Amino acid sequence: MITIKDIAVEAGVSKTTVSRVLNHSGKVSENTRKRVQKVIDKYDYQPSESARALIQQTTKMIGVVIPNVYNDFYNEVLQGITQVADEKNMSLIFCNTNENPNKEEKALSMLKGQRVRGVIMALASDNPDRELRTRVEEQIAELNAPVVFIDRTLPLPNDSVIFDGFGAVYRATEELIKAGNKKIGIITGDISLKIGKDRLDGFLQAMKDYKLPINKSYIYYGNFLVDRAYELSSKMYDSGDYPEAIITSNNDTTIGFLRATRERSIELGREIAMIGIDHITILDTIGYKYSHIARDFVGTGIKAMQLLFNKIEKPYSKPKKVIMPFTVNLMGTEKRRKSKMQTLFNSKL
Amino acid sequence: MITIKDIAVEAGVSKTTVSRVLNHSGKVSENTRKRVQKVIDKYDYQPSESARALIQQTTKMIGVVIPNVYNDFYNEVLQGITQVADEKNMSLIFCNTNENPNKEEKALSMLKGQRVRGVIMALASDNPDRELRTRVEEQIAELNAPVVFIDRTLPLPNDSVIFDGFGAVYRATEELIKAGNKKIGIITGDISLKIGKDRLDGFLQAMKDYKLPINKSYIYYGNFLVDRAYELSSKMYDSGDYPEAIITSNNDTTIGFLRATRERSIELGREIAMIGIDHITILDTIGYKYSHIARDFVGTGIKAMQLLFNKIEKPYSKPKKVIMPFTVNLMGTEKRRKSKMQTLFNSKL
DNA sequence: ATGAAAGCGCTAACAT
DNA sequence: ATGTTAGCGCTTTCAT
Repeated sequence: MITIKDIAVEAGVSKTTVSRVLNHSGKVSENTRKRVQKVIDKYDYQPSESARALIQQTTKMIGVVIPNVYNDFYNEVLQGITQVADEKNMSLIFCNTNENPNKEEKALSMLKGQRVRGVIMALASDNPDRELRTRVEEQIAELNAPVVFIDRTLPLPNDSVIFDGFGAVYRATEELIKAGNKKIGIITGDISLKIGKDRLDGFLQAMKDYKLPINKSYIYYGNFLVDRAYELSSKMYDSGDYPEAIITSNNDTTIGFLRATRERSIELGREIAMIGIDHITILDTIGYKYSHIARDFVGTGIKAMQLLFNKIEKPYSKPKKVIMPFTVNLMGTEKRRKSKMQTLFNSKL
Repeated sequence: MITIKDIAVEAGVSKTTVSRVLNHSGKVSENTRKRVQKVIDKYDYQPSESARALIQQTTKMIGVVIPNVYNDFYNEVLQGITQVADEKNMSLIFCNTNENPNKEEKALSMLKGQRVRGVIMALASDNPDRELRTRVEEQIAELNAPVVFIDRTLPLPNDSVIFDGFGAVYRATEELIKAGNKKIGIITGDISLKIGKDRLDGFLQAMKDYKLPINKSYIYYGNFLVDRAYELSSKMYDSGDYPEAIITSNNDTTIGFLRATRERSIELGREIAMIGIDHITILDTIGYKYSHIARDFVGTGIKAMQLLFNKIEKPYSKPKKVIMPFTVNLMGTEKRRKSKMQTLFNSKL
């Protein structure tokens, strides 16, 4: 591999001068600058970032830790992250933890070894082991770089970009009530997580505020994943006793629910009303619409990066907790139409 | 940040000894090993990869260049890539080119600066500019690391993992013919790309082999993207003259086609037959099934990494071109049922 | 305006 | 079994 010395020799200058040309720093006569640049271009010379990192005691790398590449949420967040990284000329080290706390731990060690400037992190969902969680907290403290949490947080004074799950589900419940539904249920996320509990609480609070009875058997305890939501929905339908309206707690929950619903040829917006948390782009595109609360996934990634760079520049600034706004998109499935009319969801298997 | 020297001092040994403990190399007495390890653990010390890279003249980083994070294909490929990277203890530098050749160029420069060991690359689709393409070829040559192409290739002697688009579409056409369709059309990909041309050719060849007439107006020239496929499908339907059966050239093309089809409440598998290239997981999960040719996305990423590591270990091995197998999944939409029976696709808007 | 020299954190060759 | 030393490719004083 060609080095700065090779360039220097060929251009007939010192390494220092080449460095100055590379970094547009110090004084270089226009003449030598041109001569040096010509040699750089000739070999398409790129200085070693490792060597730079070593002498400058800092890198141009940001770590990105994500639990799952199949979920649109993280992909779109990643889109936002790459946008900002491009602008800032930063490289991203990508880690997929597959929702596995051990991989999360490995990822953080690796990122520490790489001396990343900062980390954007969406925690693995299942941190059942109190000890493992403490371990992650330790690692974050020892990383020597700011960490911004996305979606899921830890009780640490870090920046974070989160979603008002309570407010969103409260609002979803309200909309269902306004649309005339009284018997309302919810497929929850993992309620051992704050983001799961919050959403359930939003539902309970709205029901209370509107003085509607809560039927405990209409609360289906899920885990934010497709399979569990599918199972719960299937049992719900097969029991014969199901609510007039249901709330699904995130995109994967919605998918599991839709699967069970379609399998039984149950018509959304007629036989059962529904509002889901999260927008599912592809379903929307093909015209498979359902009422939902949407949050800005790409924007979440952008915001997280902004917080991160702010923290990198001002390490002692007060931690910020950004709550991303949501929008309500009513597409009709929040109601139950009386007549058997044409809908988007009559899927007679 | 704590360094090897700090560890050495605290453990009362030389840096060399610490290095030996870190790398399980050379001879260290059990006693000192323990003492040193204790200090390492105490500080959760991670050696600087930059410093290592510098002295060892090699990194543990693999570059991943992908044109689009919204497409399931790339996300699942990424899943495969991360799996292998984990096993091999390699880090991934992730670059999203957004189908933009300029970003592609920037990404390759950056990866060169990072001295990556190798690169997995899915080229940006639109390389209209002959000069830009030459530029990318130059950069690949100057990268000093093997590059494995995914899906799209360049006329270079590189390893690649590709898809038998010709065979897949040939097979799709055959299935449509066997199902009784005669007037068959196709929404193509970008036929200025080999992967686009191949798929069209597979269609033409099958039609020819089965001695069916090709109606040129049933060939819809797309670009592998949703919007264009939607436009083309819309015009196709609105013209009143559309084929009995249609082939969509990739997942995004399928999405655009489905959108137009659903908007018009046209029933797939009754009013029009269809086979799509690529499996769309989420549609399948919710029970929105259509006949398709599936390729193994995750496996593509795994295979690419295997080729890459093989090349890293044996730099002068002969370039391999792996053609991923495909499977045919007939779900019913390859036929046109005579009666208005219940199907998965009656979407009466 | 240019260069010489030191040094970043590590590893490896060479003592001892 | 352990340590000393040199040096990887850069940037940054400090001279000139």
